[in-house]
Amino acid sequence: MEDDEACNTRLRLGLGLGDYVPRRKEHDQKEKPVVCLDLTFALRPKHEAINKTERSSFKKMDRDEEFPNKENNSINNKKESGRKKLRLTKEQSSFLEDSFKLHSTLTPAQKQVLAEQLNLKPRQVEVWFQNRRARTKLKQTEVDCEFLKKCCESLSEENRRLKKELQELRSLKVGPSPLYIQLQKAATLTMCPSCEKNIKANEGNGTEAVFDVVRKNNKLESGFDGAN
DNA sequence: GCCGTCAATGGGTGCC
DNA sequence: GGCACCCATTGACGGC
Repeated sequence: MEDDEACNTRLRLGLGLGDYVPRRKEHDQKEKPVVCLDLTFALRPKHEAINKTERSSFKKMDRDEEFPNKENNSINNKKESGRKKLRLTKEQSSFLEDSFKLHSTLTPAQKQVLAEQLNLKPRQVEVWFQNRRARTKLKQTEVDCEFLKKCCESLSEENRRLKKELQELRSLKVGPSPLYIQLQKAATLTMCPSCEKNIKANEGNGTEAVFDVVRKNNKLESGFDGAN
């Protein structure tokens, strides 16, 4: 059991995994935690200059801090005190947001520094970043979905237009529409006269040639006869 | 009372 | 095997 002062302090800070901090009290609090955005160390590229041992130690710190003793695991917490909702303060959220804008993932060292600066547990910082990434992804999915929806609408419209165009072309070919008749006349005028002329000329030339041969033969025959 | 938000949990997976 | 990460889900909370 904690005394009133300790309770008030905890409420003022609004911190601690599983600690119950009413939202209104958090937002109404007069004393805001002062944080400075010094992430030169914290925001190193992921895994840069951090070996496995270092990572392991940070991870171990997380777990040790989260579960100081074996009995204090999440299940027992739930059973004993119930799961309480923690709300981060505006300052904590905006600080984490700024960090996220710089790097969407954290190294264990960055996590540790952020946690210290915000007076949070490293695990809480880690969870916040995980949830933040999930939110970003969801938002991007929504944007992609909207874009694809517009593409779909555009293609549907194009499809409708092309179908209509195709239908019009088919009706031109099959049906005796005024336009179709006009096109037929135009085709006759441009093609038929020259074709007919050519055909008659060819026919004439052929007949004349045959007559020439006959006449020549007759001449030869009469001349031969006459010479004899 | 319902619904949306968000911190937190637990399981699965890939990497070293 | 340990770790970090992703993902689906849970549960607390506030707004309406």
